[in-house]
Amino acid sequence: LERRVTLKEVAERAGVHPATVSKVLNDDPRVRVADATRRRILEIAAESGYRADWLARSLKTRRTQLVGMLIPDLENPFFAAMYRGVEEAGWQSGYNVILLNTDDSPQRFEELFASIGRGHVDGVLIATAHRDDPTIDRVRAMGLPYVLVNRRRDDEQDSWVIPDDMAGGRIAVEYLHRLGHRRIGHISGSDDISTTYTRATGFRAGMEEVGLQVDENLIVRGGLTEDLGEEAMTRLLMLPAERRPTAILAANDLAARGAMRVAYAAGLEIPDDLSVMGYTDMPLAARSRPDLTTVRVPIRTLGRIGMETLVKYAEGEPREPPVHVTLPVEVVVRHSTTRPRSA
Amino acid sequence: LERRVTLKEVAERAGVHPATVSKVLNDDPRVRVADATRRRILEIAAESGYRADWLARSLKTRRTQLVGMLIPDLENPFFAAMYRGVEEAGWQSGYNVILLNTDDSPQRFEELFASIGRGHVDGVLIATAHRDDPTIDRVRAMGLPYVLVNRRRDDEQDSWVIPDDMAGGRIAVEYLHRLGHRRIGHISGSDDISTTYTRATGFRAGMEEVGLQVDENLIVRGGLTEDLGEEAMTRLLMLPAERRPTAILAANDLAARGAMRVAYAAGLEIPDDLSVMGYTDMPLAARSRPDLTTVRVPIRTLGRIGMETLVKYAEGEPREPPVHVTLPVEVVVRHSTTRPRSA
DNA sequence: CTGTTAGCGCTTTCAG
DNA sequence: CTGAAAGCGCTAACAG
Repeated sequence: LERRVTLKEVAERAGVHPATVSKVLNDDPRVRVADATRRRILEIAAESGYRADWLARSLKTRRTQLVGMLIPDLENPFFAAMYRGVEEAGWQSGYNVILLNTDDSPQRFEELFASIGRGHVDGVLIATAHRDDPTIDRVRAMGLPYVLVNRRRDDEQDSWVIPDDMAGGRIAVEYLHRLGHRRIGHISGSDDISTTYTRATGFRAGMEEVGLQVDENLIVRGGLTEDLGEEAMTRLLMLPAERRPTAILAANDLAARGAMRVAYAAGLEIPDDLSVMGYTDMPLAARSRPDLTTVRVPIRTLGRIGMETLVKYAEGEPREPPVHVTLPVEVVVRHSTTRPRSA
Repeated sequence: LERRVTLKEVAERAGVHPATVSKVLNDDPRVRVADATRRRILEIAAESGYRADWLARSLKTRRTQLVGMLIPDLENPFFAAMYRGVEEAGWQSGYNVILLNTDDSPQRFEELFASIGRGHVDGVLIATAHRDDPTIDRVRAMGLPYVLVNRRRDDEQDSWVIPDDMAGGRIAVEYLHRLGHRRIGHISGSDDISTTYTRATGFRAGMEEVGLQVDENLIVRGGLTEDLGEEAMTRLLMLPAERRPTAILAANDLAARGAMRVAYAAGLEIPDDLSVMGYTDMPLAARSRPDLTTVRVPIRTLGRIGMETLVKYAEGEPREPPVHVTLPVEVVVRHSTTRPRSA
């Protein structure tokens, strides 16, 4: 490994004390340095290609410019996209991020959390939160800066950046209602996760707003994967034809795809026999057959703002009161939805 | 942030010198310590929850247990899956990884490479290699350990872990030939990337082996995305019907999906009018409609072995001669391929 | 078998 | 305006 230039060497070449070089290079505001010396130091540092050794610096300052990020599963394209936003913001502020998959297991969370940067990250971005997630209390107790992204806990003291899923559920229903649907179903996700819980709540609120009564038989527990969407749709298809929904809103695009596959296999045409609406607008939504009408969540932005907030905390901005950012969502109309047959 | 126990404190409590504690805790083989003292130190360290400060240690040892990984695009599910293998191996050996997307841009590679761990990673895993990629020479010149994963350069001095794409191209052709296909096409990728280049070479070798002549009109440049697969298939469909292929092998599953979509839109039935074969066996291959016959690449294993190799290098194992691992691939038969109509 | 000494490369009081 | 001194928490060579 090639030898690196050290502070001391720069100091020697400039004929000054290392401390002076340090002050100049970090342009310490509380210290006045003669313009001539400053220029000389700057010049020598530049030409010798000096770059501070961050290990040494970190040992002193106790800050590493390294943060951890805990996500459920990178193979879910949603999180991969979110990471892009995180990376982008990190790059701009000079932070690197260590990415870890927990598979949504609390035990794995604990293990990984303990391992991140061996205790030397300046903060952590958490995309694995459950509404009631005690593991996060431990993070807070440590005093380590953290920001929840995409999912929040019920605890208002956390800082978070989330999509406006309440509005999302509502506008999805409004859209389907406007098309003429009256029997609208919902493939929900876990009540334990804020996103899916809030989408379901928004769904109910939307139904009420447009004056429709919720038929509890049309709300089935699914999840955020294709498999769980399939299962849920299968159960929905067990209803007698006249009691089935003419349109459904899925917890996310993956579940919507699973639902479509099952519906299709059962001989239904989409959207003619059944309108299917996704949620999130992952890249695959536009590539499905038919392409999915969905609620667009600004995925990268979620990651970007989350990271920006975390960096501010890491750099000492006050963490009280907590930051709560809710990003707007919108309906994206494609071809998996249409007017109901009867209309 | 909660105060951490230091080596010195443990030493004081144990009534020994800090250096002794260090030796015991790292169980330095070249040093003998009385069993009684050792036990006492271990006990005190355990009960006080002592954990070495890796910044301090790293400053001394010049090793951080941190590696970088450069990938083209995390949103491509292939790389997300590969990262899982990397993470797994990293976890087992106590290494963390900083993940960076280059979008296959050399400039971005340079920038990011310079930024990783601000010069303090113990090695780097490179999944962005092009066959003739000068940027990697710079990594080698620095003396930093590195391993290429999935893609190799033409330079035999690199260490790499790749799939056996030569065999893959061959067995794909053999399989299609055995089904009765004679007009077999290939949607290729860039010649500049070893995987796609080698797949194409394997394709040609396979054709020769089964005694078929390659029709150059049936080999069209596509790429590794759905869009590029669509484009390529569109061009193939411009051929008069009797000169079109009855089966095609795509550069990967994504391209195969794009091809299927276009073929389908053009009124072709898959597999009856056209057999389509993918490559890689990403999760989405099994979820396509119809589900894709493909060549399975052990994706996670690629990442795992790559990381294991890198860790060995980081821990001082000799890097000469370079390690060249080629992982076996196999045909996975699903429903996007069948016998040709004529047969 | 254990202690001493001397840093790793940097920042940060505190003097001058 | 600049220098001296001290030390972050650990490891490694060398004594004893």
